[in-house]
Amino acid sequence: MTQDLPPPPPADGASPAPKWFDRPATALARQLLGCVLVRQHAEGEVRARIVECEAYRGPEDRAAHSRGGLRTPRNEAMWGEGGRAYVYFVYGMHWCLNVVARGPGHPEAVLLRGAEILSGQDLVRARRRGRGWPHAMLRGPACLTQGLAVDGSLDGHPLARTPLRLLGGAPGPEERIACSPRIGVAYAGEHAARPWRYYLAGSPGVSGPARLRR
DNA sequence: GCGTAGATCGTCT
DNA sequence: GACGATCTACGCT
Repeated sequence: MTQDLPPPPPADGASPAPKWFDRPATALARQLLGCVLVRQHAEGEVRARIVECEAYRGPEDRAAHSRGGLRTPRNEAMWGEGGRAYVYFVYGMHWCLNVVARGPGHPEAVLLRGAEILSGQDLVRARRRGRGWPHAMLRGPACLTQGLAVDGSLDGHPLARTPLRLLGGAPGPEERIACSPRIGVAYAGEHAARPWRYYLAGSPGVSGPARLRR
């Protein structure tokens, strides 16, 4: 992939415009590494830096909820405007947070799998009931949503607006972007092997077995 | 460190 | 009625 990518927005700037999200989920996933999530709720504000995510492409991706062009009430947000949240419920107990990629009619999304807490650690600890190491409390997609208090009420929410915002950012100079096959999609046949999971190697916020964190 | 099993329910077939 | 973009605890190496 040598195509030119739009530059990430400034780390201290406002949220990216919808246009910034209008590109393949694989390209967007890499640029989301280092970006910052800002979650505001009654108890205060939490800021966390994205260190792991997975791209889910459109109808041709057998691991995606939009495989085969499937369009249901659950995945409706995937079909809408880029830069919104797609939040869904799995395994009868967990929520997962995605960033919608591309524009209306192209159901692609990026699953956020891991983050590092920048501020509001006490609020996250309270939500996670003390589970996890201080810098690993948002490790794993379900841990991330639990720690940031994200659930179905935020499905379709524009990430440029409070109470859940996305701010621009980028990996640090010493950080290495790595990729691997996606986790938990073994059922997807040949698509399961696509290296569409991106992460910052060595970050404590990266999930999965040790060999997939290096 | 690694592998396995159980929890638990919305969604789709 | 089957299964899932997961997590945790537990036992074994």
